[in-house]
Amino acid sequence: MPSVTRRRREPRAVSSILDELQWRGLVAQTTDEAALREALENGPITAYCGFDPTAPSLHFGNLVQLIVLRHLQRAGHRVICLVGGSTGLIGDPRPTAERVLKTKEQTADWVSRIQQLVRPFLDFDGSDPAVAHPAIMVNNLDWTAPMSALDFLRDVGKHFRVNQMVRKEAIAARLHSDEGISYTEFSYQLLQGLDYLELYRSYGCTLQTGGNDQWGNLTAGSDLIHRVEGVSVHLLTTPLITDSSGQKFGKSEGNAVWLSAEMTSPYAFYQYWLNVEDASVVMLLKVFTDRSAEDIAELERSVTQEPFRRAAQRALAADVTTLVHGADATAAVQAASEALFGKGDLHALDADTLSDATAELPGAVLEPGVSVVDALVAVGLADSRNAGRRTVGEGGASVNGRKVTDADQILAPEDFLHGRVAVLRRGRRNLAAARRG
RNA sequence: GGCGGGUUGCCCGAGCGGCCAAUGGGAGCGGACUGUAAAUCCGUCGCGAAAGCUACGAAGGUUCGAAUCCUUCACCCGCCA
Repeated sequence: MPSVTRRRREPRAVSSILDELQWRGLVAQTTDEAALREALENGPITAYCGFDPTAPSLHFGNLVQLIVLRHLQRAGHRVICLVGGSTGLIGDPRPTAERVLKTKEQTADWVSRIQQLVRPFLDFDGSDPAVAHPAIMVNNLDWTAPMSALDFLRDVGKHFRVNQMVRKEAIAARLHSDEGISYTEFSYQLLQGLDYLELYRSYGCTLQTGGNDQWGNLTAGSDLIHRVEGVSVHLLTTPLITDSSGQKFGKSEGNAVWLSAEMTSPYAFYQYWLNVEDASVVMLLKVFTDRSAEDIAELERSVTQEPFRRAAQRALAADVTTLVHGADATAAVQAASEALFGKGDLHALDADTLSDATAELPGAVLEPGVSVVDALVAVGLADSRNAGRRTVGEGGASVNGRKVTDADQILAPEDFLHGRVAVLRRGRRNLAAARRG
């Protein structure tokens, strides 16, 4: 049996990665922890994490997984990023409801988008001198598509016991709900199990990571490898990241926070992190940034002693935005945020600063003469004219920082600062731009 | 294949011929307080300026009048084959 003592044969490169992950709060569950620790410390292992193409982009939750892979790679291990071209066609059973099948074309498109999105987080070509092993990108469609249904049932299905499958949380929830579950989704865990087996055989992969809600799917793979190959491989899951009231993080304005700039603008992304509650900011710094314990401790002091500065939120927002969108984008959105939320009057901004700042905002092209209500709808700050009127009536709308009191107010030519743009706001922090054509 | 139950607004969930744009809760949104936090309190929450319109799985029908009754269809669940 593996020893529980911490041996550190290669203290610098691959030693205490598990400690690091645990300290950062990135570990919810693992298989035999002592064995995993020993494997990680005894030299490079190969780990994988899968991402199913359920959308054209990855989101907040996937970011946690990318961070884990990143830590593993930088600790000297080899990582495989799997994008689920086949599992995405089937659908991981959600505890609540059956998924609607996506077309093969759409799934293939999303696969390639996601593959591109992942590239910046890991080193795939050995260009980073701090990384010992380049990452590998795989698509499970490559080994499942050629397999016949009969082979699948004989070679994979025979190793799964239905009795055990129905005990898994997501399946059990569905079986006990009015929704039920299709045979298609029921089969999902076999496909995912096959992935791990395939990667074990092809690459010697012995660790799979994922979100804790994936535990059932991950064990499908490790159990299969144990039965077929007689080998015990490892699993590691990350906790669900929740706020102080137990709500999932990663929703902004009711929408998911996406990693692609097209779906969530860098400005909105930065603002999301900047507005994180005090009670969670330290936890988020640990999970999502590379900052040291000392650094984070200092920021934690700042949260309690001078909360109004929001130093921790600023650091978090800057680091994560840089990781996802790059340093240039971060600089731009920081400057925009400063201009739009700083103390100064918007009317006092010079034309260039104003134009740079509002470039980051959602908006629409409008001409003077439209009502404020129509403008709110046009720029996306209100869902309907009723909602826009309501917002004005509630005192929640402003133009260039000045509250609108009359629902019939018109955007005048002078409201377009420097003749170009009017800054509309709904509530405390929702901004958009009305630009002249 | 047979029998029974179900499908209500973002979600849960009442309503079971007019008083229902539809009780209640949650989420969301706005305001106050602050720090572009949290908690709390207040307000709000289909579309339309309004008249009104569109909505209670879908399509028909009965009725002066339907989310509520009838018929058919679709989907879901359970029990029996």
